[in-house]
Amino acid sequence: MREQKSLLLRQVAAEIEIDQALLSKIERNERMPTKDQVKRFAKFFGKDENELLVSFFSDKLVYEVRDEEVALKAMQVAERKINYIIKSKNAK
Amino acid sequence: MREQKSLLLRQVAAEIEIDQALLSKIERNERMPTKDQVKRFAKFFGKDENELLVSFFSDKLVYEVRDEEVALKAMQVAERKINYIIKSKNAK
DNA sequence: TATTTTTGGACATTAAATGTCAAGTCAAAT
DNA sequence: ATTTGACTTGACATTTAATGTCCAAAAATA
Repeated sequence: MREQKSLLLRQVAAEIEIDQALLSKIERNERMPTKDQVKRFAKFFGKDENELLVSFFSDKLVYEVRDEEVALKAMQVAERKINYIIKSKNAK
Repeated sequence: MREQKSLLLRQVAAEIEIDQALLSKIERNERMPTKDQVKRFAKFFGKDENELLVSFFSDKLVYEVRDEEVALKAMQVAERKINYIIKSKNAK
């Protein structure tokens, strides 16, 4: 997104209020941003916030089980649990 | 599982080699066990290790997004990402 | 070659989890 | 009613893992 707009790390980093080295790392997946930073990215680049948050959290989820044999199975079960929780909430 | 076998916290804690207060908390979901502890539980109670690990990791995954609006969506996307990763590995 | 941008790596800081201890509660037994 | 044993609670310590910072090195550009 930054390169799309031909912006420098320095410029974006200043806007988002993070160190430019950190931004560089985030871009290259050497660091994860915080939820808050993701929101600021969305705002700054005019992207839909929820869309970016979905990217962000799904990455975190994948990361959590990245090298587990049971990764996929666990993810499927987790999805069912979430569904269940949501239903419970709606029932109230 | 412990109560099934009428065992005392003290006894199981000793076997698993954790503090009995910690075991108490784990049982009541006030603490998460470590992966290693889960393995020891499986072994001690004669349960299938992978089955318990799936429970464990799916709980962790749910916990990660527990009060996010985008929880379900993120989980679904994460599942697709995992699928993709697995396919890539198999292709090699 | 000089200048600017980006990256790499060591280190500091912060945050969040697990683990420990001692005191507290509760129930059953005496 | 008191004692005993099992379990729980809460404060605190410890550990772990992540984010954040700084500065020097590398890469790109003028």
